[in-house]
Amino acid sequence: MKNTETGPVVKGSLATIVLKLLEQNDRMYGYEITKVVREMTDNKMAITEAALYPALHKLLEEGLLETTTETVDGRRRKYYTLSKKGKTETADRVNALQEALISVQILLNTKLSHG
Amino acid sequence: MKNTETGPVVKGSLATIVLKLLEQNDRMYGYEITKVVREMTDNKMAITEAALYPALHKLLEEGLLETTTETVDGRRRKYYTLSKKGKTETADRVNALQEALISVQILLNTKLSHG
DNA sequence: GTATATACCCAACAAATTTAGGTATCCTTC
DNA sequence: GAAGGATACCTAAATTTGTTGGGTATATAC
Repeated sequence: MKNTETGPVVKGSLATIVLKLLEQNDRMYGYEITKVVREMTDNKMAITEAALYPALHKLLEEGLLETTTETVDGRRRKYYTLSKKGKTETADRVNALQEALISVQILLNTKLSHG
Repeated sequence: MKNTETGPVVKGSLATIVLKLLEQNDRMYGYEITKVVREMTDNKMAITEAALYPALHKLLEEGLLETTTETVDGRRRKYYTLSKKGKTETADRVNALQEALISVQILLNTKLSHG
């Protein structure tokens, strides 16, 4: 994860964010993820492809994701979906990250409201 | 930063948190910082000394902190305070981190519309 | 025919943190 | 007075994670 203006911040949350996006969208491919993240955060945050693809491969290796490849408009797309194991892992990791974010907010003496 | 139960999360925020604590407490020493963080987060997050001391030394090198050493009860304490430069930097870094946290929150909470 | 967007990827490097120690003092308990 | 815990500083090696800086290929618009 990279703040497009101020450089790298909040590392270690990329994999969890990817899992969460896949939980909500069921089926996504890498390039799509990078676009969605930029759109959702109003271009404030970006997942670079060089960070994303190795992360996806690692999640695949860990058995949290499954893939199917398709060709659309002559271009190859590798779709990712959550495996059964991936679904439970996602819940755990999202909870852990949210708790961590709350702790950081406490330390910064900040209120952040969303959702 | 380390979540004491679920492992490492939210990396890259340690230095900013230290700066913020020094902004609010004016004068702190390393060991004290590790205790305060555990207390403030109800033992959910911990800054390990092995992460903290190098981080403090780096902030010192960058000119954001100043030190004074004291001996209390026969033990040496190295107190840190924000330099002038450190005060402005703190404001900037805290803002950047808060924006990043908001982005992460959005990514963890928001649902996408299909289009 | 050049630029931009789409779509995948890797290797070399850097940064931040963990793991796993070390040193020393003070205080309490056996 | 030995042992263990808390206080208080620290470092080195390894790992994780992500950046920088590329590469390949197809499609579309100008």
